[in-house]
Amino acid sequence: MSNEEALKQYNISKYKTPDGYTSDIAVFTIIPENKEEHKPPKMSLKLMLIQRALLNAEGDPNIEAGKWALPGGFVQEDETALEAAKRELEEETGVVDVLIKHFGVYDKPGRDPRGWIITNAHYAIVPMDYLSKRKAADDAAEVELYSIDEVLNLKLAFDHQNIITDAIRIITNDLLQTTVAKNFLPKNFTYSELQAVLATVTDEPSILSEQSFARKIKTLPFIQKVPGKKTQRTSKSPAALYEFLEMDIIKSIYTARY
Amino acid sequence: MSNEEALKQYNISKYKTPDGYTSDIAVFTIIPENKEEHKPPKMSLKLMLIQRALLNAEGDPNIEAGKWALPGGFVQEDETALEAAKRELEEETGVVDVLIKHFGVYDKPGRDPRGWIITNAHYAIVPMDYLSKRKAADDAAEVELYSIDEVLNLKLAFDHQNIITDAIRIITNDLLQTTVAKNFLPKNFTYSELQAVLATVTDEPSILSEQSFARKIKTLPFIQKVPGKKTQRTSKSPAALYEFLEMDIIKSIYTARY
DNA sequence: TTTTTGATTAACGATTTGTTAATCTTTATT
DNA sequence: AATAAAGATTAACAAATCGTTAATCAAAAA
Repeated sequence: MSNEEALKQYNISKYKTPDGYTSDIAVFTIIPENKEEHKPPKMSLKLMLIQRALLNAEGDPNIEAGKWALPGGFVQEDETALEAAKRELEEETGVVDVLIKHFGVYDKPGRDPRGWIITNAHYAIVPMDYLSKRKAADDAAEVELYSIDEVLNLKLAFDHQNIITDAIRIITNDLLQTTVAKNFLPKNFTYSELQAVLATVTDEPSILSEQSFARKIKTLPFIQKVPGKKTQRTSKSPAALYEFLEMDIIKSIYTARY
Repeated sequence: MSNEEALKQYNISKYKTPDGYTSDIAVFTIIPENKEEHKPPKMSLKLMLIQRALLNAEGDPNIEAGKWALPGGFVQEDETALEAAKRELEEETGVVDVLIKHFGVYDKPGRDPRGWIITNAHYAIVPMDYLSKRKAADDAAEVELYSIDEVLNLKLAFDHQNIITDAIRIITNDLLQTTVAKNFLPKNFTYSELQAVLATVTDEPSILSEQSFARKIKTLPFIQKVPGKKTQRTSKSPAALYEFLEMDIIKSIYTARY
């Protein structure tokens, strides 16, 4: 009895199936708060949201019209939710080739008034400047970058408040416990640029003190100095440039200092 | 124009929907390799798999018959995938009230020959002894606890090899970077019991050395000594008992030692 | 009574930390 | 040309922590 025979017997209609399968993206970026020359950046972590249109494509009233929401849309049969997220992020922002990571599934019955609709939530990290340029360009009123403090005070569509709360918690974790911080930065960066990214999500003194961090960065096995290269982006005197190495790091809470 | 009106306009059939929505569970447990009195445990991390029946409930040839697979099944319309995982874990093992965590979604087109079927993958942590008792009781030949080394050499159904590979990576991470290790242990445990759990997934010397770990456990903010209580489970001379505190810990790779 | 064994503490040099201070490099100002 | 300013980098030091070896403790077994 072959697998093919077994397949013939299988009656797909035995089970109730979902009414929709969607993909949402929490697009994070970091904006330098000062843009002067020869200054170390003060960074601010931002989340990109869109405001749902009042009318849909057919000119009829839209679901959850006027509320702020994560960009996203329906997954097609020939793609994964991650591929859909990638496609939708490009449609929405024109950005390609950035980190997109799945972080959760939201499938609570009743979460979407349109039916049994399951969404996969992803976060994307867009390097600094990409989005602010774009926003200045097409100046779509319905796209906005919100700081983490602002975002939870907005009127949010569906269960996006839950999703966003989780997204913020998870990107905070990932920034500190993985090397995803590199996705906010140019390939070569100074210690103060990396420090500014991390400072958006932590207050550990060995990260916030420039002496400690400048000393520490030289010993991190997943970061190396780019020999010879310097930049004056962040100070008048040239600063050394570093890069991330491809490497998985797991450090346990049982061996950390407290 | 109200949200209700908008809802009436919405035509749910516009989008192709998945053929099925399922939930799989990677059930991990830890088995002490020695069961003598007054001995510190040597632990082994195990994954529970089931062997798919040759015939289904209707007596017809089953899909992927004979192969090893994660327990799981279809999600019902009135529950989340996590609730389905909980339900199925109880059906399969009789275990209730254990940690179940979602860790990934598997939706690659073609992953299931029966159609467009999306599965949510979870891991469950079953405290030591629960499952081995159960297995001895009903001695179902089609249920087996495999060590991490053995499991990837089996013939596995669907894309469960991918799912299991991810599950092992993720539980390894979580054991070291979160306090989920507590779910393998009794509420009160000795330093050597915790050490044995962690030793299944790490080789850091400050965890493997009993002197270092016994010294360190007293300084960990998320673990406290249970005053007065002692046990002789692991040695002739009574050993102090500890317990986990409810607390979220995030420690960064940028401040760890290397 | 002695031996055995895991739990626990002691002790040591080596490493790392938080912190303050000093030095270096370049630009801006006078 | 001299000086001031500011971020980058190094120095220095006491305090904390680490890996390691050794010593001590407590109860059971021989």
